[in-house]
Amino acid sequence: MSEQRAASTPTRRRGAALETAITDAAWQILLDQGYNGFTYEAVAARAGTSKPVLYRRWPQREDLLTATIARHWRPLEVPDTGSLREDALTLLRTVNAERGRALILLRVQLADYFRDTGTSFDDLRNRLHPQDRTPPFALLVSRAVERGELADVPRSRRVVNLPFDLVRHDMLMRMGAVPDDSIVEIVDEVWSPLLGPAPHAP
Amino acid sequence: MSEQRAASTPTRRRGAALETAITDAAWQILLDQGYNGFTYEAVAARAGTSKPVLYRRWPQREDLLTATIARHWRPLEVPDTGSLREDALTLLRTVNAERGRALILLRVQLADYFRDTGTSFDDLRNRLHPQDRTPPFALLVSRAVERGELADVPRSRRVVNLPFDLVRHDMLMRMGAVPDDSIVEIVDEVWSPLLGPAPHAP
DNA sequence: GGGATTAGATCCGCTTGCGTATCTTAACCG
DNA sequence: CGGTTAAGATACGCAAGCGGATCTAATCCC
Repeated sequence: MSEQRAASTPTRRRGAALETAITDAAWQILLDQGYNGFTYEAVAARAGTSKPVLYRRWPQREDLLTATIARHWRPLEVPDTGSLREDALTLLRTVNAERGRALILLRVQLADYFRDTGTSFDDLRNRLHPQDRTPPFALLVSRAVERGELADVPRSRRVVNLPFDLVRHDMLMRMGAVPDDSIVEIVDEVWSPLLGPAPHAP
Repeated sequence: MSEQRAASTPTRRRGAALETAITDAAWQILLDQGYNGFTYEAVAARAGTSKPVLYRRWPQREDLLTATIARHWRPLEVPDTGSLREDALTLLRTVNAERGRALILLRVQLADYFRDTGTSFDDLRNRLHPQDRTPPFALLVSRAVERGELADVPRSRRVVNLPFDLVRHDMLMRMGAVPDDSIVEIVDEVWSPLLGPAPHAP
């Protein structure tokens, strides 16, 4: 716990501090080298420690991988601004800004891992966040209906989740963040017309 | 050329026959092992030949890779049935059926290759098919406009290409082919409303 | 049929990562 | 303060892939 960093001695790390340093290093390696570069040697080197330290904690490569992801992949925080359009734009911008490389990592770079283990992204997600989370956009839409901003008619999962899917698609195609124009275009020119007019509109 | 397969002798292959066998083997390895399993040894073994034979033809790994892809990635054939809806469904079904694993391969499994070489998928596509091809769905839409099936109004690339993007998105998420229901849903419930009514509708 | 070509097999040294073992010494705990 | 724990360094044998070199024999061409 004592975070005393003395003048000359770089302090041999222990416990939580060490584990954090290692998983941070591992995350960085995953982000910029992919699953290929994700070796015990590389992680140890980057964290400034050595292989046995890693093997002691995570005997299997998968253990280190999931521990690393668990620390860096948090469920999205769903905004509630009182306006469906603003909610949607905010959420998409958050995804775009914070999830750029992580999305690519999980859906693209880890393809080898998923193939080798016979698991899927959803398996991993379920292992990390077992709660059956409602998709964020479903929540936005139901709130908008409650506010009377949208008609209370059934909508397919496809339409409700469309902006999310399209932004994710663009991010995957560009292997990174998407221009803000695209986000606005998706919400205003694609999603909005499909959701239908407000209930008390002429 | 002489394709004589005698009774006992498996005939030592030469020239084009040999190259085809090798690139076929390489393609299969790419499809089910990804870029990681794509080693000269594995390809040689699968093709029933040996490394020097490969090195003689493709001194760099990239040469073998591009030769393999060039042989197996053909531009889409754009249907022309006289009905926009049928055109779209046909095209999407073709993509879904024929491009399943290949799409995953090119956009996901080759991520390491693209990162390592600093190139992108588009670079590769341009190298293989340098013609500036019109996106298939733009062609479908312009034909529909000519037939009077759609109003002649400007449409964004986003809307025109939406079905393609969504099917691609779903294929990437599922890492494989998409149910036919999804294709119909995308065309009828998402794309069609966005394209607007026929010009001579009430 | 005879000679040139080259497919296919085998072996080489090199590098990288694996997973483990050993040893020291810094940091913690009672 | 003395003893236990464990961080960090180093070395190990093993395996796989690399990029060649070498050699043979099958196939082609004249």
